[in-house]
Amino acid sequence: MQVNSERAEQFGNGMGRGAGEHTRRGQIIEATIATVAEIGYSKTSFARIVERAGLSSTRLISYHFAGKADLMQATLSSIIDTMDSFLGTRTPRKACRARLLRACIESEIAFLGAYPEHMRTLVEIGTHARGDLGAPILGMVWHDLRVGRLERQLHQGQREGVFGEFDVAVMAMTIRQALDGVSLRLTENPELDVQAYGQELAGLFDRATRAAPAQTQ
Amino acid sequence: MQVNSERAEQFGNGMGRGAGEHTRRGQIIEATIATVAEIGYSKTSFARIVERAGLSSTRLISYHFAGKADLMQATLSSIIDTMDSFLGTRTPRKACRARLLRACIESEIAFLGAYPEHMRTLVEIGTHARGDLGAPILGMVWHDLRVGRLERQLHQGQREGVFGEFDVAVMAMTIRQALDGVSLRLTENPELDVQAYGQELAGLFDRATRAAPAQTQ
Amino acid sequence: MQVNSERAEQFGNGMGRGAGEHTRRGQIIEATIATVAEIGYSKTSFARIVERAGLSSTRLISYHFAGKADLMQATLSSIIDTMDSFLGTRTPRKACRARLLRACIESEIAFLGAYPEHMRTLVEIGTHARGDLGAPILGMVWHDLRVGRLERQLHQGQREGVFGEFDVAVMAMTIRQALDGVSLRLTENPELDVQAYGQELAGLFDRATRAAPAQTQ
Amino acid sequence: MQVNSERAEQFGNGMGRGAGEHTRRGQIIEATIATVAEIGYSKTSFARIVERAGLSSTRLISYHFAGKADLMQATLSSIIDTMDSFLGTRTPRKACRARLLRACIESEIAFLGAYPEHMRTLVEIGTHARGDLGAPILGMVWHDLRVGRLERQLHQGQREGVFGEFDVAVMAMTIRQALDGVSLRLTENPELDVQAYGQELAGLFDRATRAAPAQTQ
DNA sequence: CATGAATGAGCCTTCATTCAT
DNA sequence: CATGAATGAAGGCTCATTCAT
Repeated sequence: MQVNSERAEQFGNGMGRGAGEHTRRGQIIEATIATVAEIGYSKTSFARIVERAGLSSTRLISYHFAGKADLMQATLSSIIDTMDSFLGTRTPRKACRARLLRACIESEIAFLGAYPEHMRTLVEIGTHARGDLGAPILGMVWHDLRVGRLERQLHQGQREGVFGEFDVAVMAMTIRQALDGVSLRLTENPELDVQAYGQELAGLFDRATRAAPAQTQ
Repeated sequence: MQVNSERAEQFGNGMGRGAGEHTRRGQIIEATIATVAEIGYSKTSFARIVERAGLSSTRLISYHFAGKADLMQATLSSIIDTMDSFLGTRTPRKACRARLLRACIESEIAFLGAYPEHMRTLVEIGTHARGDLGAPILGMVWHDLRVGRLERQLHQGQREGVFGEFDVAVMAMTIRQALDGVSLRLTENPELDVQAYGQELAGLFDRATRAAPAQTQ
Repeated sequence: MQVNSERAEQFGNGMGRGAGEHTRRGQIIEATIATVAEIGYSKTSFARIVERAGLSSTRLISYHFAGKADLMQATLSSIIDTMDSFLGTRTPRKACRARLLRACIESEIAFLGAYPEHMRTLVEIGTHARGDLGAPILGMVWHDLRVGRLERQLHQGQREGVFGEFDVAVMAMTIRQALDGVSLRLTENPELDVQAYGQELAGLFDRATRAAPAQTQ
Repeated sequence: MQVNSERAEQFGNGMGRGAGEHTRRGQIIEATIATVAEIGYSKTSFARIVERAGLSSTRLISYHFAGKADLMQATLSSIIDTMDSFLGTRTPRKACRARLLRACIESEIAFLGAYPEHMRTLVEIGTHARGDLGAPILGMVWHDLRVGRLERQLHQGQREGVFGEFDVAVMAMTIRQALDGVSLRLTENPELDVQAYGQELAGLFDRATRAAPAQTQ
């Protein structure tokens, strides 16, 4: 094989393919997710990944991936695939807009509960590798991937009048950061009740987005 | 000299001493802040710092600091000192509690505007070096340093009835993350109007903390 | 197949077979010539050759050739075949000896003009791979292949009295190096007028080989 | 120290400093010369050099030199320094121009006899590293360094009428290649009588540069 | 005739640190 | 207070080659 990247873009995404299957690639990606989640991006080396995956040598990684950047890209793609198919199942049938934000937050929290390592790794890679990898993942830009959806949703809600006045970009970023914060908290304390945390967050942003009758300024 | 962390803990804080003075230590710490802010924690090495500071060899760093961890600790301390003295000037004279949150957010945003590198480095080190450094900084725990104050303030406000019902820990973490998010945004776009961003955030959390009359659930 | 050098020695030469045919072997050899000509012997790897030839994996090379040495041997053979058949066409019908040297130089220059890559690769491989490959190519020794003919021709000329007194080995080596020098120059400057260069060289060695009436010493 | 290059340019040339002194740098450069001369540029690695020099680890090289390219540059510079000072001693006191070419050839041959490894390494590095290192060595361009002097000398001779008509560039390149050829020959056969070879070459180019009365064409 | 998968050895480089003065 | 010199460990990557189908 000797390298991939093209191959990854050709078949790797859009469908479920990625880390899930029992390919070598998949095995390596899974080990990468676990490793990054545990020791962080910068301490993650081929050697550490190989250890965890029980492979013979680091050469196996550079055989299947064009390099570290390529491995991380593929890992990112795999995580996003997993996340998309997870969220796809739970997306509510066009509920009233007002509840959509709550649903959005809660489903992402649910993903976090189900795949805490994926979430942590997603943030780790995204945080560190930007600039090296450049922004584009799957043709989408990192920032757009993370806050773009939220922004569009909020904007739509404002136009429909279910939300009050606020800066969409700021609100979206704040939600994004809040969600990432849960991942951080969960790492510190694996016993954390993410369910409850999610509902609390939902309430918080429910109030923050609602049109306030009066405002102390 | 063969200084190390002891010395840092002995004299380094409480007073203004740190990066500010024209000591070698201060010079190194300043270069560290600038370097971490620019290229991130994990790419920051003694070599890079030495380059920026125009020092002769990395030996100078290991002479003044016990090691990388010690350097980062000292840098963190220096940043926090700077931050404390900056915020100390702007802390309002016991205004009514309701406005305190807004003041708190806006003053931190003001610091971010004045010292964007410090803020970015603070987050970078805190994010990456935990575990290596362990939590304690200046005898205080990292988490407590960053969200503890907020928690206490929110709790007090709730008891005084100026805030509604919400989970203090969640709210504090959300505010913390929102604030860090500004730093991230500012890094991506140095033209960002942090002032406006701060006011938007203040409004957002004003609404989120207020006692809501009814709630769509 | 598991072909190797035996096969190459069996069929590879004497007949036109080599890189010219539309075999896999030929395709690989052509790519090798182009690659070596462009990036030099030492930077040429199976990977680079495969890239240029558009093959699926390096396995194809090690399938058709016993190893790197074998590939280079075969490439050398192919180049020499091409060269021989090219020169065969242009060799003058036993002209007077005096003009033979000039003809020899000019025809080799003509080959260089027609196949610059072949020439460059010939020199590259010959220069770098000696020792690895050992001297023998096609049963002939590298040195003999390159300067032997010249030596024999010069020697013959001396016996016939058309040349003056000089050390045949030195003169032959000098001509050889001069010819290789054209290849070098051509690489640096593809616009070079090799025709003119060749005539200049012919004149130069005409004078150098002629019996000098008097000599300033 | 941690890197050099600047340092090398500052002190390294112009004076005798280089490989000669008993510095670590000098020791490494000497080992590099010997290694390249023996196994060729492309097989020369830090490991091989370290072996020969009896150093503790390859780290010593990357401590004293910025990288492989830098090491090779410094080695080149050192060789050229040695060569310059050697030739400086033997350059004749403005003899008649006609003998200058002979003197030039013979003195370079003498250098080759005295420092065969230096010569071989000079050519090896020059041949392989061009493009990587770029042309400039000591502010001079590789090509100019090697054939420029010859060209200027030949040109001057022509103007003074001691030489006949010929293309200066072609003649200079041919001499250069002839000289390099001696190095090649010497490598193959260390017993070679370079003195005699040199005189033969001198005679050869004496005839080639002299104004020929008539020319068989 | 061809291919995918795997592999051990080697490369140069960077890292934080220690030994002496 | 400072510096030059040295160093072992580890990093990512490329190389030619072999195994099995």
